Amino acid sequence: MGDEGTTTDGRRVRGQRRRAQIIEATLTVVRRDGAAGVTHRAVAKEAGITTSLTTYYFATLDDLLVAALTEVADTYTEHIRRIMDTSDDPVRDFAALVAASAGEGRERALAERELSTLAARRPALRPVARRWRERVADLAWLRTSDPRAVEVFVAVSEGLCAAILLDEGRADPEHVRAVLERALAGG
Amino acid sequence: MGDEGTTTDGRRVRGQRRRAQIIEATLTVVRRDGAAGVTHRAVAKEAGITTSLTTYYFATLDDLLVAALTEVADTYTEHIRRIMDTSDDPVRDFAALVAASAGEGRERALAERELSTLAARRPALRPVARRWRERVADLAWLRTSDPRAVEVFVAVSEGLCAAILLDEGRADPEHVRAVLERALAGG
DNA sequence: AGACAACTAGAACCATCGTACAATTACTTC
DNA sequence: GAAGTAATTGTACGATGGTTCTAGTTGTCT
Repeated sequence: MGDEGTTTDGRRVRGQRRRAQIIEATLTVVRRDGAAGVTHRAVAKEAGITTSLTTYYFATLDDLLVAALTEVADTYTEHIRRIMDTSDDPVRDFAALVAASAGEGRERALAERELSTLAARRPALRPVARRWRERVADLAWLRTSDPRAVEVFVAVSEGLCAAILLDEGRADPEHVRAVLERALAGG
Repeated sequence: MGDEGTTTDGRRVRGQRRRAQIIEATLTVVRRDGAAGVTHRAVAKEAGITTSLTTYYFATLDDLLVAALTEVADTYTEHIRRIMDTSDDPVRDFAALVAASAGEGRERALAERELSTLAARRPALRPVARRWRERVADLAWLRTSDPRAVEVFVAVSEGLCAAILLDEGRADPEHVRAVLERALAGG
């Protein structure tokens, strides 16, 4: 609800910018304090604006979280699309992306997981999360035409990410890649 | 902190019972409203006791959540141990357990996922969550001696569970089993 | 029976949060 | 430059929640 952005005249441009800024601040908060830390006030403070502005652009906190997950999913999708378009070894690059969840990408991966968990309880978010996994599947289709292998690949990538988040950091890209390759191979 | 229970005399028995009762109520709340819905008051109301009691047994909300996740993990572990001890086809029975996340076991699986996500941010919980996955690995070791196959199996089981939670219900035990079997086979 | 610790109840304090609202400013359009 | 709409601010209300405190009860040991 409360969606503008269809008009292309100057009026709404500023608004869209603010909107993006607020979402960005929300993601920062999620990365730092988790989804539970997302409050109008925390987000507003992070963005350097007043509390009323966040409620102006997102009537309810839920709207804000939905927008945040959507943004995260879009970013991820874009990332994968780029890998698919430019890489000569997509699985290797994807493995690097997954493995990054241990280091510099940890907070991002944590945010992704928290928001994705949130999606399980909010029907409105499920299509977003599903599209997310479909992109990973697209990547697998490059290497196999066996639907079951694709399914294993997607599941493994999700499971690996979870494992990395819980195993405090040890994640060798080469190792991740090997596991992913094995998932693709299969009997 | 605040851990008793080492003494075996009568004094603490009542206390341990209360403790278990509070944890049980906490899990009910988590299943119903998610981890975010866990408050001293909500838990107390669920258990039919006063708010001060929950703080008496669990000084902070965090302690309560930690105890709840530990309990969930223990239950899961026990479940798997029983499958390993008694089943003639552990993978089939495990698949049934995973597939149940779609139907009657959905709330339970949701609670597990939320608490496990919580673990990623709480170092104190990581060993618990890790033991959890080790039990699944134990199950895989029954069927293969290839460490990589075991790793794929564990990751797949986690990913499948996530997929089931997001794909609103469609989860055929036979299908889950087939995917798990494929993960074990591998090239 | 008395002492002492475990346990339970009820209320209250203080902080935070979601949300609403009126007032003010910035921008666009005519 | 006047009018009108979008954007922004400051403030406040009502509700909820974590935590603490005090007082009272129960059970156990000597």
